Amino acid sequence: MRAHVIALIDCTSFYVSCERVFQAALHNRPTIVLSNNDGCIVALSSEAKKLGLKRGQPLFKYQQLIRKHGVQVYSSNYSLYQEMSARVMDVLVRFSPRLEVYSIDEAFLDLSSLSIEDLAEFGRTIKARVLQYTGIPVRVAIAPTRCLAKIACELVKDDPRYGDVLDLTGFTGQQLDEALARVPIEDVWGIGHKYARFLRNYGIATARDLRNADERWIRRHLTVVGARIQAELQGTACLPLEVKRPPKQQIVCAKSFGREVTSRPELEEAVSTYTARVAEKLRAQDSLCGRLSVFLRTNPFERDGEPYANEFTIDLLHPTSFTPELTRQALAGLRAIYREGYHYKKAGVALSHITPLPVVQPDLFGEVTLGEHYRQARLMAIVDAINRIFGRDTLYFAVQGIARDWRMRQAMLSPPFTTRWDDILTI
DNA sequence: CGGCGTTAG
DNA sequence: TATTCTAACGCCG
Repeated sequence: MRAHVIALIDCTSFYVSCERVFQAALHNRPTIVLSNNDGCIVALSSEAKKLGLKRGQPLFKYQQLIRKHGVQVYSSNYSLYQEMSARVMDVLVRFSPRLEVYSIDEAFLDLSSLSIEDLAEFGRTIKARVLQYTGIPVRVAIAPTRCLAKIACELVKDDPRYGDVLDLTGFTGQQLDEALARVPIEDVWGIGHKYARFLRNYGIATARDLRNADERWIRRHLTVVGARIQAELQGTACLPLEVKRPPKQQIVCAKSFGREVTSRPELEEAVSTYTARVAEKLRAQDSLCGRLSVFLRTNPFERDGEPYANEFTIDLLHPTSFTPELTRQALAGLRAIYREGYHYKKAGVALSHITPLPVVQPDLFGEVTLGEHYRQARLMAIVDAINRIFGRDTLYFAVQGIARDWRMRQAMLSPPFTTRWDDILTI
């Protein structure tokens, strides 16, 4: 069997790059994109990194720095990023049908069966084509396993001399050894801050140390996840590509409010809105759910004021994806845990016990007849279609509220460059 | 099977 | 003044 060849394509500062595609003036200027609610920094341009801004940090820490250097600040515009991501993936899949969309800004390409002469040259072609067709800059890292491709990507990030493309497949044992020794243990894929601390205590400080560590010891202390990482670092592929993403087993919508909320009606609006959203996602993957949880909490960072957090889980009598039914259950759950007088900061709804939509299974729905089930499904299909075509919330349920001024802050949103129909109609 | 801990992006 | 969100997986009781 031929050796594996895996390419990792990673979009550079993806959210920032998306904003830049449509606003040439942002190039070369320090630019950042914020999390939901404009709270934390989630993406930074290289210029912003040089100023000392850090991913994950709250914005307020940097107000001075931002003003002083004219840092360009944007709220997250997920519909824009999703659209740009789809365009990037469309370009990539033409290089190989064996594409795994790993995240919004990353993909793995299986090049094993393509017998390419010069992989680095191929990587440069990928980079050039994605840039030409989408305006998004990417890095391309090529290796015999996914984990080694991740290592290559770290090396590329740290050294501009690679020009955003690196192929490890041709490396000698000695070259690979030196490369692995340059990657700190916390930058190894799958090693988070806890494991990194633990491993450093035992003198395992680089990717090379982990590759060479005692295998039984790794298995014992880092579980099979660690054992797989180690095998992949040794060149044995054991994390297969998932070209078809399996349906989600859990679907959650949980958001902080733009301000503190105390009244029950407003919480009901929020919970209804989140329920409509998770139900929509559930239907989009052709599933039903058997369990719903609703939770709420006060601001955990608030020093004064009584903290309160609670959650309520409901096992549904029959699997469903019907928004009105899920909303009824969610509001009943909310009633069970709502307490007067608290300053709520966040609420959420989660669907679980998810099953694929059955083709025919007449007794599945208990009290709800099959005919009633199909009627509900058709109704929701129409609602989904209208919202897909005319934009989110073109059609929504009255319980979700009209004013909804508890919604998250997005004060610095860029215009909808790619989704013209947004926000046109409210019915 | 559910809760918890860890990780990723 | 101000502190993201979503999802998966392994282990353990």
